[in-house]
Amino acid sequence: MPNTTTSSPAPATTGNGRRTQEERKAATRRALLDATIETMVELGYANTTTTEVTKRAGVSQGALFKHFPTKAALLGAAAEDLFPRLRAEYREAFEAVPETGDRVRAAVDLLWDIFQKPELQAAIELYVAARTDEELAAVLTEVDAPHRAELRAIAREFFPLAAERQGEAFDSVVDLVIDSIQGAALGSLAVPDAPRRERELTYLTALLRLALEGAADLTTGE
Amino acid sequence: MPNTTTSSPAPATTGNGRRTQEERKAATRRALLDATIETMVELGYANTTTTEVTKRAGVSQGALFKHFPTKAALLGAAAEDLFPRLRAEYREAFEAVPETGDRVRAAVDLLWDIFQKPELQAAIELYVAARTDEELAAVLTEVDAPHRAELRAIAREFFPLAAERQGEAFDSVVDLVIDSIQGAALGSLAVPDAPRRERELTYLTALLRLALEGAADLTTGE
DNA sequence: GAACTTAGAAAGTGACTTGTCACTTTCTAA
DNA sequence: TTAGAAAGTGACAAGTCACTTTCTAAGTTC
Repeated sequence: MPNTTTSSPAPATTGNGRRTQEERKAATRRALLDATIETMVELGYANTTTTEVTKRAGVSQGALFKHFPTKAALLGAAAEDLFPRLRAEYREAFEAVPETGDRVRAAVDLLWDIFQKPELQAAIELYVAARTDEELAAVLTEVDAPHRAELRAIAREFFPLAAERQGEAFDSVVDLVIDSIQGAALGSLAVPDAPRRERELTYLTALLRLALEGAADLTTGE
Repeated sequence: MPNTTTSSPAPATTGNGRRTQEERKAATRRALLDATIETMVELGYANTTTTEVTKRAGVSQGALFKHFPTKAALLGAAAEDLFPRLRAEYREAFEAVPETGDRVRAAVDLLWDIFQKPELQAAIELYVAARTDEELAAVLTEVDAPHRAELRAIAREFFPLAAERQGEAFDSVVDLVIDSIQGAALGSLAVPDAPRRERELTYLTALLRLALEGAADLTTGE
């Protein structure tokens, strides 16, 4: 398979076997973050230990704590690293949707598929864990705002007409749709029920269509 | 030898200080389950240890493992115990809503309040943890079906007209609304954003009103 | 009230947990 | 070339984990 991705080569090594300190540092950090997310995905938050992460990263215990003073710092950094990467994927996926056809349904389905990704389920675990972990909550609070903003921006680009027509209300509808799918995804983590989800997505699509095409004064007049 | 008078050798049950084995057993079991839920609420799933549970229950480690062969069994039993109790609370809350006024908005608000309860947030942690814990997932699968069924039943009683008019479609709308609120609640665990939630609930109310009062053929005709 | 059963307490067990520390390797700058 | 800084190693400390074993006390049965 030809690898035609746009990721620049970014020479990890400078020709010969030598690497600058900066390169060595960055490589180890990257390995640790990737291993952290991988572990979270495979074993879940509760079973993510520093030892396991170092094993997967192929790095010593000492190296981990040289880069991150505590386990919480590692998890926070992993979250900070994960979210922008997810956003890039979202954007790509939405831009790949054809101009023609049922764009509302396509958007809902795409969003659902996104929430089925293991990395996103790992992100959900982080959110849940943050309830009882202040340090993690602080990081997520920082990370969440730009994330939400970009999701809204993607939605506006995807539905430019409705976005313009509805103004700020559009954002709230987007938020609501995202949260709906998030909630459904959460439910299906433990108890997958494909037919039920399918029905839910159908109704969500129908309601979203009403919200987008229909009354801009959805909430006025009581 | 001081204290000989006050610290009597515990007169071995004055009269009906006696409890049957069944009573003793049930009391310990109850204490363990309550302590488990309490710990989950306060410390989160990841920090819920058998040691902490026994401490809170005022019981020995041995006692815990006499009642529950593994930690997972304890957590499963806690979930099994929690869900019916939650349901009873739901029913009570919905029945307390006055007949007059905006019942749609009342239902949405009530559901939101319910999802703010610590016990429910503990339940969310269980669902998330179940992704990487088969034993827990099995218990939740069993527990989830009757739970969902009763939620739908409560909704049908709350909106009898719409329920009758829409038939099976009603259930899907209910599922969707519950999942929406669940998703919003999940998001606000780590990042509370009251104004955003308020807006979301407003739109959810508006859409739900459309779904309930409006077209029964919401999903037909594409 | 002796024999028996069951519930629970007390005190382990070994396998992990996060985080540290003395030390080595690798790179940088003079 | 070489001193020193930065990055990485891996054994280890100190404590916690889920779970067991051993024993005692409480309740039941005859």
